[in-house]
Amino acid sequence: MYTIGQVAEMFDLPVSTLRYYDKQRLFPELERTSGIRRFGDTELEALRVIECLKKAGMEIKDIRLFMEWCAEGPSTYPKRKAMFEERKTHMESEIAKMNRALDMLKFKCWYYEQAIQDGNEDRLKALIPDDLPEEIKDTYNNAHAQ
Amino acid sequence: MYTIGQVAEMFDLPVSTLRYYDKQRLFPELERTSGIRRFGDTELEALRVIECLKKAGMEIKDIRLFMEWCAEGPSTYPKRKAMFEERKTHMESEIAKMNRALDMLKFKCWYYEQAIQDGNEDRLKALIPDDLPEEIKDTYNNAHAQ
DNA sequence: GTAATACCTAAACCTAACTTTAGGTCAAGG
DNA sequence: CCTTGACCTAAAGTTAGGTTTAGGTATTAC
Repeated sequence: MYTIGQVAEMFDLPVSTLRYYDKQRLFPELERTSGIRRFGDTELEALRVIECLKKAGMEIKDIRLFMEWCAEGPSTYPKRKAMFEERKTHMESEIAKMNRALDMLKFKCWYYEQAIQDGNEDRLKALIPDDLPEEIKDTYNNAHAQ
Repeated sequence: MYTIGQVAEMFDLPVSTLRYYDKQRLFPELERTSGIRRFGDTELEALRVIECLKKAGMEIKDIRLFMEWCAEGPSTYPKRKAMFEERKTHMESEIAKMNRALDMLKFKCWYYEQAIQDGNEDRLKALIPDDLPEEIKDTYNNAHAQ
């Protein structure tokens, strides 16, 4: 069992954030001894899940819903699974979008490298996609798809 | 040249967002005819860059800085390149984190599939990482790295 | 002529996710 | 004793990134 300060250190989070999560009922089974919060394995695992679901773009109120399902027992396994499946799909499409943005960034790095060498953007602006060197062609096409 | 409404449709953004971006000086070269905004190729490319930089986690005020550099001419090529390089690095690490979160989601999908079949989590809770089936072992390890 | 649209501005409003503040309890150290 | 530090609460404040509102202009459709 850990105190709020220890957990804050372990997860590199401010204490105030942990209190905020608790107030948002993200630790439905959190115990206290004479008013002091006692974090156990359940809460540590909850925190790992919270960090994951936040990264997956979920809001606190929806994470709370999941924590409530966990406290409700086996009857909610299908709901919980469906939620993770839905998040997985969402996340995969987010990662795909990020990779397209990354290709745009890579293209821009190449572009400004050329611009620095040329001293201007004249040649670059005249370049049509077909004329791009092989090294950057795919990156350009990915970045500009849709 | 396009009106604000046409651009809004092209990028699937509310008109109010385009006005907001303009107010934030994200289109430093935007022209107007008798008060009406006229979006040209410069602004369309700016919008593509804005969407990319936003996805890369940049704030409006930093995107504005970049747009100002663009308006300043060739002397700012190195700054612009450095900014894209820095964003590229940042984005790569973000994507890596997202992939770890995705592995956690995949693991949880598997976990609840098992829990549904078993009707409880007893076997799953007793399972130590080494006992995990091959199909999910790597995913588990990635998800729980760090 | 008047009504519906598309445009404009400034300023107020909104939301999520925290963070900060103000005030209080309790245990240990000097 | 008294002060330092870790804990507690409720409530107010903060921030980014928009969105909405209220009021106005100009053009086109009937």
